[in-house]
Amino acid sequence: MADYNFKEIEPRWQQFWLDQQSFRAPGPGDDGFDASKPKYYVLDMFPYPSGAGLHVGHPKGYTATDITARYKRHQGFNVLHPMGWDAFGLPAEQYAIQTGTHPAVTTAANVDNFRSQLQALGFSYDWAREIDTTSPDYYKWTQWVFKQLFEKGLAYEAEIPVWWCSKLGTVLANEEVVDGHSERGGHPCEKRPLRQWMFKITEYADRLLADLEDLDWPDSVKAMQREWIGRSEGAELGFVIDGVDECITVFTTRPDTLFGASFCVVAPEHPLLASFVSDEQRDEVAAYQEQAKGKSDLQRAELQKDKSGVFTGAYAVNPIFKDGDPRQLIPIYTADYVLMTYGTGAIMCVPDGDERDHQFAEKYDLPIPKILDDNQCLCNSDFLDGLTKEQAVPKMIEWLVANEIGEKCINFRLRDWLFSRQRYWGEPFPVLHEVVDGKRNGNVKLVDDADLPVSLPILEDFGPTEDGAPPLARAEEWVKVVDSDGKVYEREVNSMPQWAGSCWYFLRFLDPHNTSEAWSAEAEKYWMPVDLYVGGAEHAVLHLLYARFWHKVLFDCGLVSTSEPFQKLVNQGMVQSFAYKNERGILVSIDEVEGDEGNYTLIETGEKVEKLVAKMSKSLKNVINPDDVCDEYGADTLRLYEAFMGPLTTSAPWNPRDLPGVHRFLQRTWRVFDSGFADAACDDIERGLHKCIKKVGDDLEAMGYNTAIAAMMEFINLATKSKIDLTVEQGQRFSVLLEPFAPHLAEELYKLCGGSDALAQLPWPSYDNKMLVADTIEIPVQVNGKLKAKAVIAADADKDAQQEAAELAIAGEINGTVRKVIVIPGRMVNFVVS
RNA sequence: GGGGAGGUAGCCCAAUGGCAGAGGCAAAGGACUUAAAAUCCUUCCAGUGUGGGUUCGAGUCCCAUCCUCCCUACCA
Repeated sequence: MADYNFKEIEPRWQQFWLDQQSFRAPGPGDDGFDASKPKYYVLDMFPYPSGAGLHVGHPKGYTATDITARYKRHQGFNVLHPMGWDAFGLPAEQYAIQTGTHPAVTTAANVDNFRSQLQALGFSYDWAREIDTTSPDYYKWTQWVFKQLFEKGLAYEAEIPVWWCSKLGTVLANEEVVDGHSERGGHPCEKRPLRQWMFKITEYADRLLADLEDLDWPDSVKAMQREWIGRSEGAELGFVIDGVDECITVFTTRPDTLFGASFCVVAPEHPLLASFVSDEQRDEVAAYQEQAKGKSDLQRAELQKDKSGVFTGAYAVNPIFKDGDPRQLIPIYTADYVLMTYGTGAIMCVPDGDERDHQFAEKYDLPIPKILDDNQCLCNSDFLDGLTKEQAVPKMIEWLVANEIGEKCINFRLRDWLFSRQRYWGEPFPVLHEVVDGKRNGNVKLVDDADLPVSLPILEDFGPTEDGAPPLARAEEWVKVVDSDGKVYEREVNSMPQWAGSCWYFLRFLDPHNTSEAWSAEAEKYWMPVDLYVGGAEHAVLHLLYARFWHKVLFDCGLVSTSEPFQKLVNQGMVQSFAYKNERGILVSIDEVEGDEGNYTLIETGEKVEKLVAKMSKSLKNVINPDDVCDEYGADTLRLYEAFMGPLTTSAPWNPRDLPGVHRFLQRTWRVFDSGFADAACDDIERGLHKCIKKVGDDLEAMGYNTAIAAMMEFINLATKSKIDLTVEQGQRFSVLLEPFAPHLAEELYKLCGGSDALAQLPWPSYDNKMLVADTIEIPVQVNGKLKAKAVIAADADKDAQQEAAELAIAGEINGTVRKVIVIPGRMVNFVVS
């Protein structure tokens, strides 16, 4: 009898897997590739290798994909299960600025730490395919992909007002600014006009929206992407400004309400505003514009209950009314509830139809003409009277087109993607600006493929420059390029945002050592699309939308064979932690609290605190370190616990009290094998094993990891209670079932019961349906749906025999006439009595 | 305001429309032990947030309602 010694077992098998390359996934063209096997590509969202190391949230998703990867190998798939590092990014750069250490140095150290942490958890990655987005071998191809997008005409430079964060010394994408503050760090941001690289993602808006339909993705993520793309159908129409030779164009989803349009509002930033504002109102409007400029979008939103605005002194002509009609001239206001960044930055206001317009009209005492009746049908609207919205909109559009006033229009909330950053630690652009007489002349040239990668120059000073120019501008020798024909160029000194590397990494995994192409067409055709992609919901929009966009472009270029990269997506739930809240509602650090069973107090003061669930955070000292868990219980226990916490998609707090439970299961399993083996199989155990094989297989298909583990626990409980040991052969079959979940122990057990093959490649055991049911079963007998008795029947009894047995069991309980008998074979019998 | 996911035992979590319980935690009792730990055995505990409906039969389907969590928001 020996103990379950995970500390000895786990490192030994980890080394074995590395030495044997047990999880190498040969692809087309590689030695050992078997083209006859089906493929399965299971991918994790690769991590940013932070200095803090792995968090227990990471292994939740990684364990799930690893279980599935290992299961698919047993089913005979060629499984591609790779891991890499999304290693460009701000934290490494900021650390570099603070310490003077080059980001490449800290990144390499962090990567080493992450890799060894992941290997200590026994994940079955093909480490030969490891990639690092900051390696020149990798970003060479990121630059190459950029060139493909550029050559498709999808990249352009623009001088646009962008979010500028002076603290970070960089511009940020709209998506990276929340409530006027940087998403990372929470620093205040302001709008500044700067020359930037943009991608025309809006050209793909329709397809990005439509193709969501066929994806096996969570509804919540699809909904978020739909909202982000924000397609809305309506019309654009022109309003001529009275007495001025200008026309403002408005976008509306309700052109049918034009009869009720009693004023117009333009955004304070509207370019035409200055041309039509009256002299009397000029100062007031200018003051309002100045005030609006200083407001963040958050501040604008905060004021939503109290709208503000200023009359411009100008009037627009409502085109639906004839000359002389008193309703024809409508005042134009400027107000910050209209955003320049959406639609045309100008709206027609229909206070009877739109709540916001109504508020504004009431505040500024503007007319509110009634155009909708109690049934929300149009009234006072001439040729639209009595029509519903659905009927009236096309009719009005028809009228607008016929009178050359406007046309049908589809608007998207999606904006073009701001793709440049003023940072050091990112991919350089493969772009040269032509310089004549010391000045850029506006001509842009791409770097030849043969000259890729454009390597990141080594700098001493990574911080932003005084004048806001990117840090790369300091590398003067690097910036200046003289062509063979004598032309002088300056390199682009902006760098790409962190999204770049993650937009196509799943393609590089297919063929990571290819030095002549980003990936081979053969490998792409075989492995793509990703069959299962698991990651956090925080990437529901940005990463997943950007990656889909690049992929569609590559598809249009004929470089990939699928129009979508990720067929099935699953969001793992968050691993939270317990926290404590004092009476003033403030969260307190976990080490200041004592007590249990619902009574918790502060150690120092005795003040009562309330237990709740919150995100893990350093300040609450409730962060769980996977290394500590591994040290105390082992990697198999950690894996099993993460998979057993509940469904993968559910968030749940880390509960240290539950860890011993799964650890005990592994110990019990060990003892079942360690107690020796029987010569002949026990029938009960054999039946239990068949049941277990079926349940674990079915659950794995549905990613029901927690219930699969429960089934294995059930079997081990059965085997523990049995006086008869497993046979060697039963032990081998169970080892295969356990291998995806607790691979180290499974390898050890397989060896204990005499296994000599490569466990990871063994076929998944089969089960016999006949072994799943006992000879006789007990079924409920109901009267009017209420349980009255039980009957014992043969498992294969036919309907009549089952009813007969039920009648016997219920004899005397039935008072009344039997109207109907419901017999569900093998399930139950119900007598309907009146 | 809009969208998404949920409410089952003291806790986490199961249950193709068919006996509410698979599994784990916690609790209680017992066996083993000089004792403790570990281990093993046994036991306790809910009628599924609420109100209707469909059905022979509803945790499961439909409608309404309450609560929780997440996302999003002057998007015209």
